[in-house]
Amino acid sequence: MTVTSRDVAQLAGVSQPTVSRALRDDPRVSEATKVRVRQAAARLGYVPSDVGRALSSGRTRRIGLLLTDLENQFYPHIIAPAFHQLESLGYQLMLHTEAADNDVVAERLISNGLDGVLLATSTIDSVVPLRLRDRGLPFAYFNRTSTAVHADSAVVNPLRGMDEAAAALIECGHRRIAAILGPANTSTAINRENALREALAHHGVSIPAHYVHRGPFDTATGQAGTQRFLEMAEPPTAIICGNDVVAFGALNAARSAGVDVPGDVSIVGFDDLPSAAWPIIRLTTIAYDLDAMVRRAVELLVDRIENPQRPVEESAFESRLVMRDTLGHIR
Amino acid sequence: MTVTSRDVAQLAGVSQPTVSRALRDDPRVSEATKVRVRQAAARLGYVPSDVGRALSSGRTRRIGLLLTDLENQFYPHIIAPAFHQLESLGYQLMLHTEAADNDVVAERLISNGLDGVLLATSTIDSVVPLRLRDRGLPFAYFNRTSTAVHADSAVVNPLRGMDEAAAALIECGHRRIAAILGPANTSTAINRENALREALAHHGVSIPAHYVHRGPFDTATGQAGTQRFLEMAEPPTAIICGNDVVAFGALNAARSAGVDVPGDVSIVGFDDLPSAAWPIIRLTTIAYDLDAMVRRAVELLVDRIENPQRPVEESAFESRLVMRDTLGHIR
DNA sequence: CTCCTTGTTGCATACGTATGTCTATAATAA
DNA sequence: TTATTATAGACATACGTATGCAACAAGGAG
Repeated sequence: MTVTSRDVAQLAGVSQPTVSRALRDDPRVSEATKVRVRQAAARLGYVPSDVGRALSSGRTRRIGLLLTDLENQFYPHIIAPAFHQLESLGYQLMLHTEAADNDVVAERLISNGLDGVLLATSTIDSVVPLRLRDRGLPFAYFNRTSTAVHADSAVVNPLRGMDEAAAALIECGHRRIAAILGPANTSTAINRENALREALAHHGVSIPAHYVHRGPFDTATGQAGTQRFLEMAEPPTAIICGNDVVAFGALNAARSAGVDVPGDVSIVGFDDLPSAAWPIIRLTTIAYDLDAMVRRAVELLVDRIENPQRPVEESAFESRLVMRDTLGHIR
Repeated sequence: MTVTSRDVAQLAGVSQPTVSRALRDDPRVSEATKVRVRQAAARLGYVPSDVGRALSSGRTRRIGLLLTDLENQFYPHIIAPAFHQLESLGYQLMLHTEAADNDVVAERLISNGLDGVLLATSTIDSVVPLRLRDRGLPFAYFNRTSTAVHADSAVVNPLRGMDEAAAALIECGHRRIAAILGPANTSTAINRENALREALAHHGVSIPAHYVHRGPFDTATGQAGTQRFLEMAEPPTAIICGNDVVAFGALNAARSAGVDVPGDVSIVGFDDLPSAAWPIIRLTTIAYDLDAMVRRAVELLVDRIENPQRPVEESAFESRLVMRDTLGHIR
């Protein structure tokens, strides 16, 4: 059923290695032979086998993207640019998700024969980076990092965005400010929390413990946190969310509670997903160049694969506040 | 650097084939040997190579999912359940996107050594199904079908949903009804259009040509179509959208134009994505069990791989109207 | 005591491609 | 003419695993 390079070789009257070389346009094969081989290949409908190639060359030209929750609205915005950037570099993308057992995940990544891995959801205590390093399997951090292993990374620097957000909140008269943050074992959540607290501190404002809600970066977290805040005797007048998806949950909770945004409570997101700009949402949020960040992570990873000795490079992307309709003056 | 089954064999004092069998728990290997082999494997940190396995066994245990636009909000809701269902069956998922040249896509699918392919975006005139069939590469249609090749499929039957939607529209006094439909070369768009027209015909209503807008299933299409409709001298009082993502675009356009939904215009979607139920959206839409449909497509495909002779099975999923807040009485 | 089973393992080989080395032929220079 | 080099292709082999088959030992049946 399958046509192999041997079949092509036979039809073209050459050896199998010559077919291999001819079809990859190796200069060692004469033009006349190339033509003959290409014709034979076309006649037989020959399609080279990636598996055979991978085994022989020791490279699959496939890289893995490790995520947690595939349903999350955030991920398509990673997957799409990563896919296209990799495609343009001649690589393919393979999705993987974290499982309860980190070691199982690492084994799967290794057994897959991937040329490299993009870690988009590493917790700071994950063993995956360790396992990959021990195997010599190249990887890069995207969006999050782990302190356990130093490696190439592309992340957001939340400082400026949080500064601008804090200034805008203060300017609008907000003093009772709450935060819905991501999991405490992610660098993303930690960095954003630190940046936020520092920015508010410049204005003499701090976030009390009861105004902090933590949970996964999903809508349910935003919804639960906001609901909790709104039921308080003295609810916050503004809620900063760990990311846009969380903020969408917050908007939902406010709407469900019949609470006006930004009249009764202001809500700020982080990421500036395309849907944040939708006229029916118009979320005030902290933006950065997500596409460029993805492309950078891919670029770093592929370069690392092809050039293992290069020093580690940590790429940070600037953030800024985008004012829309969910942040307003206190009533 | 890489530990192979040979290394394990040497350490355990057995032959390489025995390692292969022992680790896969082959009954032909004695328990004592299995223990020895497993210990040796653990000590060396041996992880079997999928590539070697694939070449030897002729199967990769990977299936491809062919999509068009990875950014589309619709796809995460396909990718996630497909991924998990495949994982539970011991398969891995590989994303692929359509390209300008269909033949290139088909070649890529074939060269990848996939065990099967899920076609989620076939146009009715795509050559991909033909190429796959010619190669004997199993595939199944998801959501859309192509008439060119008969194959397993899991699709929505829009009849009931459209009937209920038409009845609700008429009940609410709508007569000037517009439609924003998908690409004319997709079975999905055709089936939904036919179902809609038929349903309306029962009530003596038809959709004039100028009330029809066609385009890809994305928000831009919904936005453009709605904007066009709203600028008309006699705009429609209701707009039926090809799917929810299109409907989101329609909602955006209405909001941008300062037009009230459903006061000035009603909007109906199709798919009932999780976000359609969000309190800040509350889209009236036609629902079906998307998760079950995905799982069914995966199930059919995997079964086809393992049991090639089974007769073709076409699975249709019932649809129904979900009333929320974007369909209301005409003013 | 021989034959046959049963259970366990090793041997040989296949899967499809890539690549280092060697050879034959032709072209060039002396 | 001969020696030298360049060129083009063949040959051999490697990559890591799986699997049909042979081999062998131990034990039971006749």
